[in-house]
Amino acid sequence: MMASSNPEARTPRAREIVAAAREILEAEGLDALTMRRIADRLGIRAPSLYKHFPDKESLEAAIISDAFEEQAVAFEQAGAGSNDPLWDIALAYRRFAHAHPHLYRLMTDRELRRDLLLPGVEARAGRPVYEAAGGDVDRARAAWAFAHGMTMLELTNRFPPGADVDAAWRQGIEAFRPGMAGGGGG
Amino acid sequence: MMASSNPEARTPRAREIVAAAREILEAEGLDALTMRRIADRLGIRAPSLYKHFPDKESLEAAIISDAFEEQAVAFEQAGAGSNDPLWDIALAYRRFAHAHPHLYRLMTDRELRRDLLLPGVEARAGRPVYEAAGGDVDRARAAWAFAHGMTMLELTNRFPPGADVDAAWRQGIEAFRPGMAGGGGG
DNA sequence: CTAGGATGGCTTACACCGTTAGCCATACCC
DNA sequence: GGGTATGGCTAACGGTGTAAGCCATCCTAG
Repeated sequence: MMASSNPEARTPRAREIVAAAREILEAEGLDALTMRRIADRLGIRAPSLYKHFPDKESLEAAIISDAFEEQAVAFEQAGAGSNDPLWDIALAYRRFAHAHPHLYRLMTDRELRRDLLLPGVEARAGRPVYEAAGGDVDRARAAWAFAHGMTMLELTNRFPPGADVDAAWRQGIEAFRPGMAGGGGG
Repeated sequence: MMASSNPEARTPRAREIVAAAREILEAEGLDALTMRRIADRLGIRAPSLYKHFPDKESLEAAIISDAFEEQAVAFEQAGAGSNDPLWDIALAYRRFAHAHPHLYRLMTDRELRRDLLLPGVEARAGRPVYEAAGGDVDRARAAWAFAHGMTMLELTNRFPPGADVDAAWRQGIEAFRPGMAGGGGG
């Protein structure tokens, strides 16, 4: 059936493959995510996977698509009914990345193949951020970039050993609060 | 001689190898940066490279070390004598990444092997940012994270087609100006 | 009830990857 | 002149994603 990006439309077997792949990814990282290892976990041989996904990239895209949905849910929950949505969504963003570091890397490392994703899933994960930024797209994008940068620097171990990463997060979130700093500039 | 991280201490041949590797990287991207391709460009065979570098990671580290130095120079020049150092360094940061997108990816994708770098080179590239942030480490780190996040989102094509990326940069830089937004937070 | 097509396995194989082992020519130095 | 580094080489290993082609099972249509 050549599993689609829509998880509802996936063959049961395709679902099992995605699950196996994700388990390997989360437990052992990107390097361990090979077609042979995935097949092993299911008791089959690597070439058989190609009966379900056209290539590795599509399989990864299925994982990524699911992850975007999970992010969307987490951000929506974090923002709903919060009296400090920017803060709570940022916290949820950070938490997601730390709970699934390898998954986060998979989602953000490469160029995004939107054509392989469930349509709209990327936008859905972004909307809460947009709203928390007071409806200002540019501010929302800047805040998003801050959160992403912060996360990547954490995950790639870029801060010096004693660095107060929490304080940097606080600074950034404060800086992007609606009502601060206008548009201007050079 | 097993080329060191210090470019001064590199064998002439090691310098040629680093140069060849960097040319391939910048011209064709990370996937093209293979030991066989590097060797090809020098008219030798891949295993011969191991007479000069213990492994591929060390060769990459040499490229990364050089890149940090170039960044440091660029940031120092951008900050020196500027009456808006934060802005000018951010601009230099963005320019460097856009001038060398594959190099930038190589520098930031993986965990940093500091032990393979020329000592101090990383700190040197960071200092101008720290100073431009008014000497506040947390603010400097937040601003750095913003710049890095912004850059990665640009390079991985994450913004929607019509997005005003310049405006997002402006917003972020404004947000991190010294004298705005205090430490506080939850 | 049987023919046919889809489904989902399999083996074999290819080109590429980083890397090791071991051989050998040149060049320099005591 | 002998010994030692230097810097090439070939052959090979185990890993990668993936293509080609074979075959058993099963569902469905006639």
